[in-house]
Amino acid sequence: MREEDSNWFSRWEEELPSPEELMPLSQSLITPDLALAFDIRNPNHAQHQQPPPPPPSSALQPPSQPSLSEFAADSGDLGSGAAGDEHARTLKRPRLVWTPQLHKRFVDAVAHLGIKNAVPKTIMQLMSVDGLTRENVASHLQKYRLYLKRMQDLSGGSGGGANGGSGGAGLGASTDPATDHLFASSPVPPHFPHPGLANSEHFLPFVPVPALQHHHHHQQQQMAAAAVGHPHLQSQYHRPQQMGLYGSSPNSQFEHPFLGRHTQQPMHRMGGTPGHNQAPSSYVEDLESANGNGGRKVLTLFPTGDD
DNA sequence: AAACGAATAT
DNA sequence: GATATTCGTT
Repeated sequence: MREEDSNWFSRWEEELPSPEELMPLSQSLITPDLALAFDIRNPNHAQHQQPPPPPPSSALQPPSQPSLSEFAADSGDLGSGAAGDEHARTLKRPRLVWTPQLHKRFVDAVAHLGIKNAVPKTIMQLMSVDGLTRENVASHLQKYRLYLKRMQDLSGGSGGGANGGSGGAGLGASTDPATDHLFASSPVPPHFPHPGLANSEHFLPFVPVPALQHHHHHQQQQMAAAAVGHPHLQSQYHRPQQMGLYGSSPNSQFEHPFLGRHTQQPMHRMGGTPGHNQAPSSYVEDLESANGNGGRKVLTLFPTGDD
């Protein structure tokens, strides 16, 4: 029961990248204004995401959440000289780029929450990515649902050989809920705030990539990493609750097809940047290498019929 | 009023 | 095509 909690927590500390790692050479690329801009959130309401101090367990302390601004690929000036500081709240954030890592976070959250609770707000909280907004998640969730739906239709539909081996995305979309092994590779916060529960214990420093890329060519990124990407894990963290027999479990609802692996090609061309990307190297991550070789091909995720 | 979700716009 | 934003509903 609470065992897992301790486990995932422990593991987490391990995989927590050092602040230095999280803060590569990008910070200097961003203007202070920008950073501030990212930090701001809805003027309407404050949904503080800043995780409170961790329990007095030990001297361990998760690094603060890096804001959505690790990588500023921007070349010009976002805030433009005009920036002041007051504009901060009126500034628009750049389009969020859902990197495989970020997406993983997302999928993990959804998988662990179960369809039932997998709503933008909850997901957002679970992900605990500073700067991530509910809208961001909602938008992504919409797409993700379509993706799931599509897959579901294909697998369940009598359409014949739907999937086939489209690339590496060998989906095993089984219509059978029995297959619902809901375990993602990522530990998820144990309990979840039921509406009314004042809680706030979810820390998880993640480093998304703020799309600092504005006008001008944009690279497209495909929704890749999907649900559980591993056939077998050392599932240390097993699902706390096994779907019951009546399905009245709080979470864990059948869902999420299993996707396959995918690769994401490097995006930023850090010209001459020695050092590698931040690589928390947690457990299973299909990261790409920072190398720039064309060895990898991007799998078009959703098999849209044909490739 | 706040949040979800689908539709629509960039 | 990927995200953002709008809009109707709960």
